[in-house]
Amino acid sequence: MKKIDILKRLRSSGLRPTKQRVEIAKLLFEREKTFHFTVESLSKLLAKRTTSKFALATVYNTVHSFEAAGHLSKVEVRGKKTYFDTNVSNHHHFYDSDSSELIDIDANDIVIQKIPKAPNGKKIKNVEVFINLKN
Amino acid sequence: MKKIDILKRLRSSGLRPTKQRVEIAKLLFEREKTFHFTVESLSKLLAKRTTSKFALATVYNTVHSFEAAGHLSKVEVRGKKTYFDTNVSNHHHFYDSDSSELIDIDANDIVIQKIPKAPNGKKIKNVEVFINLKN
DNA sequence: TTTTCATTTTAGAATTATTATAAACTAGAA
DNA sequence: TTCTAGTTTATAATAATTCTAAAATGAAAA
Repeated sequence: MKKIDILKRLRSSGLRPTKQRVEIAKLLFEREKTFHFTVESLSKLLAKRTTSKFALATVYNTVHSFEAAGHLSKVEVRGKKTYFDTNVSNHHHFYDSDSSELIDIDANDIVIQKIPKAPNGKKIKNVEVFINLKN
Repeated sequence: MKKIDILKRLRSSGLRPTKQRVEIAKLLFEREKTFHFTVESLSKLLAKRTTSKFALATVYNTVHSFEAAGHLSKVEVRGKKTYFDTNVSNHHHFYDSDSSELIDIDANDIVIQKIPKAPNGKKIKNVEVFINLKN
C-alpha cells in the first residue's frame, strides 16, 4: 500500500491524515501479512523504525480511531494487554501463551457443525474461536 | 456441598482450610449452578453475605489458589477484568458485552467439524469458543 | 495443653495498562 | 494568511492486580 493510498484510506474514513497517523498507518498497513500488536509493542516499533516521537497517548488514540474506523480489530486474549490485529475480516486465532503470540486462522479453516441458540432476546453477534497452544 | 466436604476438598488439594478460604469456598461451591464472577463482584458478595471482612488481597490470593488447585477456571473476555468460573470442565461461553455477563455452554452443544493443525512444534492445549451476543 | 513455625491474612504501597485532562499545535477551509 | 475544530502531548488520574512486610493463625510437635 503506497502513501497516497494511506492518505485516501484515512480521509475516506473521516480521519485527518496527520503526520502521526500516516506514520503509524504505514507501519501497520504496508505489509504483506496481517500483523498483531499491543500498544506497547507498536510504541517500541515506532521508536525503532521512525525518527519522530510519539506520545503514548497518541498511539492509544490512533489505534482506537483506526479500530473505530474498521481498519483494525481488537483481540482479547489471556493476559492483561489488549491486542490489535490488522486483519479485520472474520477469522479466528491460535494463541501461544508461552510466547504471548497470536496467529491468524482463516475463517474457512474452522467449521462449526453445531452451535447453541442465543439466549432469550439475544442474537449472536459473532463467534470467536481460540485454539490455545502448548509446546 | 456441606462444610465437611469443603474442608476435605481444601485439604485434599493442599490448601489449609482457613476461616477465609472456607467462607469463600462455601459461597462459591455450595450452589446448584456454575457461577461466574470477578474478584470485585466476589468481594462485594462476601461483604453482603458474611459478617467477616476480607482484605481484597485475600480474595485475590484465595481465588488464585483455588484456580491453581483446579477448583476454578479463569475466563478471559473482552474488557479489563478477569472472570472466574466454578465450572472447571471443558466448556464454552456466551458473552454478553452489554451486561458483561458470561453464560456457560456445555462442551457437547458445540461441535467443531474442521480444525487446523497446530503450527510446527506446537500442540493444541484446548479450544475455547466465545459466542458474543447482542440485543 | 503450650510451644513452635510455616502459612496465611492484612493494609497499604507499588505496578501495569489504560483513560482523562487541558494546554499547545496543526491541517485544511475560508 | 487567518481561523478553528481536530489532534497531539505531557502529565495526572483511574482501575485492576500484584507486591511487601508485619501481624495473625492453623496444626504439628513437645
